Amino acid sequence: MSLQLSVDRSSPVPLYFQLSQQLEAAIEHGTLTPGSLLGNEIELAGRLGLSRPTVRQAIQSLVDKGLLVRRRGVGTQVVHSQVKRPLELSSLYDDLESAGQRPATQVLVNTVVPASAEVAAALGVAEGGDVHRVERLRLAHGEPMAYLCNYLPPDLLELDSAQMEATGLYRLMRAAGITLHSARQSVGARAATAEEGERLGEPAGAPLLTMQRTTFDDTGRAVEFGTHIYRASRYSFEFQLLVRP
Amino acid sequence: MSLQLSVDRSSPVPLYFQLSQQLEAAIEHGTLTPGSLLGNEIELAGRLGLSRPTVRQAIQSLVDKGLLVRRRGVGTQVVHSQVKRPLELSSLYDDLESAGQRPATQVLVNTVVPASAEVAAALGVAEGGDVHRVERLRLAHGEPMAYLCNYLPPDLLELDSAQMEATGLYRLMRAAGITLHSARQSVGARAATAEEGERLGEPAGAPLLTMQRTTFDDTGRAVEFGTHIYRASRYSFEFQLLVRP
DNA sequence: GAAGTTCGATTGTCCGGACAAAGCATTGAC
DNA sequence: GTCAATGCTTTGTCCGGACAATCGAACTTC
Repeated sequence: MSLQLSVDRSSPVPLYFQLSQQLEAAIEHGTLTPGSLLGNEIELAGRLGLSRPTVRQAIQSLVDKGLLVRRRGVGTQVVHSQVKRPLELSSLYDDLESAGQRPATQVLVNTVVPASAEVAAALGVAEGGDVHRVERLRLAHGEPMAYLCNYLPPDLLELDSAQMEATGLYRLMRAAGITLHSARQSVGARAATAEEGERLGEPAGAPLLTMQRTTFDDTGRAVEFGTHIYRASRYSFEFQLLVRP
Repeated sequence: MSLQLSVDRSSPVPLYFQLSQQLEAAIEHGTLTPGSLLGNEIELAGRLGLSRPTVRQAIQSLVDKGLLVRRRGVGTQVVHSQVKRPLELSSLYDDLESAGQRPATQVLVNTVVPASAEVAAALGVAEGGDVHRVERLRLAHGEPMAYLCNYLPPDLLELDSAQMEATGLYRLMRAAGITLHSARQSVGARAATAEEGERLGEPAGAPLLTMQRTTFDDTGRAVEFGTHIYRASRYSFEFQLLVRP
């Protein structure tokens, strides 16, 4: 095991983070092969000139990510799995872009409306209070993929239609300093109405994939509530669920 | 803040875990109201007769769950959100049961077959090697809800048809000492074929919700691969996605 | 040869302390 | 009145050490 590890104490990056990144890179790169032992924590700490708690913190973050497994009396092993990287909270725009499809967006509606009871409950604002309402059509290769209707609380974000045609909503939020934390989603299916079909280029009665989502930032605030409709013939969700012990 | 906290040092339950459970219960119960400060870690540790690292470990676990937020120079606050509890890896059987529906299962097929290329790739076994194949019909109130087809690696579990009619697959796995860690899912929709419709009590062409899932345990092993078909008129997925920073 | 026992290795838990970094409020200067 | 400097509070990072719990293998015993 000739793994090259080193930390830079003059860097402002925390030591445990430097270490966890190097370990993760080694796993990703194949230098640390699945099933291989990592060497015990004490020795590893001594070799790097770190304390055991620091090494443990680095390892723990990778255990949480599912890249490592610790077993008492045995050691810490690299997981042998096909699991690559746990997906982020998926943005349809980014998904399409990285899949080589050329995503485009038409902003159909971008206005401020009074919150309905459902929207108010989801966003945690007063019923009848102002909320942004955005309706978008998402296209790939010029073909309609999905119809997206979103509500956002006021005073959160400048919603510029031009920006929304150039990128996805999540990226705009992150750029505005909002750190997304989690999303509650409900996914179902139903047959398209005539109106929906026309909008998406499907016949009436065609199967549609529906999603309702409320997204929360790291302070627990709801930052977005949306109802999305996807052409089932063109799209399916891929995501990874983690078990919280 | 008259929060009652105490730890039992004679208990085998780790101290940090005792504390995090009490804090979680207080949040759940409303004793700790959203937005309220938790009191600084040093003082909290002193009051409980614990060290600061132990208190931090307890708090950190709740931060990871999204129940608390820490801010330097400010303190640790209870998140003010409608986020309830992060869902576990959902088991359809348990979901139905806790929703008051009376779930039932018919085991249609329970046999060992050679692994197809797709199954072999998903489970990480040799193509043509033995795998369990289980087909089930899941009912609620006597009505068909879903058709479930699952593949499991050999030597993992005793697959008893009677047990599978009495409970869900995940519960059987956990009972066999398997700790589930994560699942990779793909959810889509399509129109029912005549055969599928008949099996589920829907007309041909009715919208169906489809799911493909590979489940991994904490060692990274794939422990299950399944293709499920749900009646969209009767069921939709609810789940929570977490962002991994 | 099989079963139980002991023992070393390794992670799990916990302690007490130290200094740095960031927020916030107050104070001070202009 | 506005802005910058200062100081206090709190979390973030890191250290070194101690003992317990668990696993696996070697060993002993029957």
